[in-house]
Amino acid sequence: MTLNIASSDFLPTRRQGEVLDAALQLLVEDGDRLTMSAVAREASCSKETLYKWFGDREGLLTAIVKWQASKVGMPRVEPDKLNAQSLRKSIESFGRNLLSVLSGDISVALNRVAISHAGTDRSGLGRIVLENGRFAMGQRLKPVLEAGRDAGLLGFEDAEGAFCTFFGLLVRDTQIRLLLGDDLVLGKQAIEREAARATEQFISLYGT
Amino acid sequence: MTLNIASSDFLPTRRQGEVLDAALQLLVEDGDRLTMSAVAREASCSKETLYKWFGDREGLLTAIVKWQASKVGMPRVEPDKLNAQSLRKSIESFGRNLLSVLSGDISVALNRVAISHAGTDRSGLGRIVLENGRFAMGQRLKPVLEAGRDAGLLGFEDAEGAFCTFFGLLVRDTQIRLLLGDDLVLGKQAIEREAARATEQFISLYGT
DNA sequence: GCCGTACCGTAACGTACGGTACGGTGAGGA
DNA sequence: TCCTCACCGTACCGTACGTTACGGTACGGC
Repeated sequence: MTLNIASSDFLPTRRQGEVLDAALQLLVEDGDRLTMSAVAREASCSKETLYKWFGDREGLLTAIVKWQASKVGMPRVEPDKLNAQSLRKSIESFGRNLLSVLSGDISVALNRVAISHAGTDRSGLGRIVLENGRFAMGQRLKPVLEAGRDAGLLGFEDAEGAFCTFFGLLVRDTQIRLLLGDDLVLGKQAIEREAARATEQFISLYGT
Repeated sequence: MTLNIASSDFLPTRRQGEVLDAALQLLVEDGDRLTMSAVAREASCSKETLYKWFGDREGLLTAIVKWQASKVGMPRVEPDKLNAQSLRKSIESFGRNLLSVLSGDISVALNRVAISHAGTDRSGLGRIVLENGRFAMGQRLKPVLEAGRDAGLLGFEDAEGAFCTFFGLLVRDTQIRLLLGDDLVLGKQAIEREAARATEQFISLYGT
């Protein structure tokens, strides 16, 4: 019986986690060209086991994405004392986190494979990546923004739109360039600089 | 002898253009799953001709991208009388154009296939898409921005960064969501609204 | 008329890879 | 000791598709 990977309460065993780690590494290296045989070889498991656990190739890819999503902790920002200073620091910290995740090898690889499958895809890889990436991020920052609004520090109609704008100010063309293979190196320093700039601009636009 | 598709002076004949149009349509419909047989069938040409003209599958994909790039006219904006009003209208018009192109089926399909091939790609599809998309756009808007700066209407250090910010304000998460298959419908009205908002915010940030 | 060129349509080849089958091995349990 | 179970390794199957080969047609030049 195939594991119901689609269910949200998917808890891989230790061994399954090892296999998924190996598969993820291959996915980062080879992209969508990873083969079931290569995964089996790398993870020292049999193809039969792969198919037993994950159903088919699509199921394996889906499991990889969910596995990674379960591992990466979303940046949780909760300013204790809300004032202009702490709000700015919260937003900027969130931005640093988001940008460093989005520009990482793993995020790029997962987005690439999900995009490759979008359009002709019944497993909904793109949807999963969106839910665990872009949308989850919005859910994390929006409370902060709304708290800032309630405290009279920010002004906006809908938090969704405000987050979208912050996302745009932060990411700009970085993600699409990385996805397209542009050799853009985003060091720690550059990430901090970009997050600071985006925060500055965001508060300039939405601050009261 | 294979045509040197890589050269910038690639001028397809009328017949070749028809074949590339058919291939482009298939690419939009089927994405990267398009096959040489399907192209030959749809274009009513022989596979032998495809290989003679384009070398191999990669060459065909490259030719499709270049063909589309040669067809789409970049929005050229040149405000004759430069004042705050005309500058704003120029930027906003450019934004409308850019957003409607980026959210179109063809752009999404081409970006998807280029992203699929990025990382393990000898033909540099991603580079070509970047050159003819994102970078070409920057080259078009930057003179306008610099003219605005010279006229004392805008203030920024480097035009590249300013364009990046406008790009981010305009596109936000639209492109990545479309690439990931999110069923986002961006009508004419929404495009105009977004372009107006982005322009407003950009001038608010960079206006003097 | 004959040749070369360019092209169409189709058949065929080779291979990579998803998916399956099967024998072998080690652990736990009666 | 024997059975069962989960798993590994590997050989195998079927198919899709990139690529090549080849026969046939139209046409322009000599």
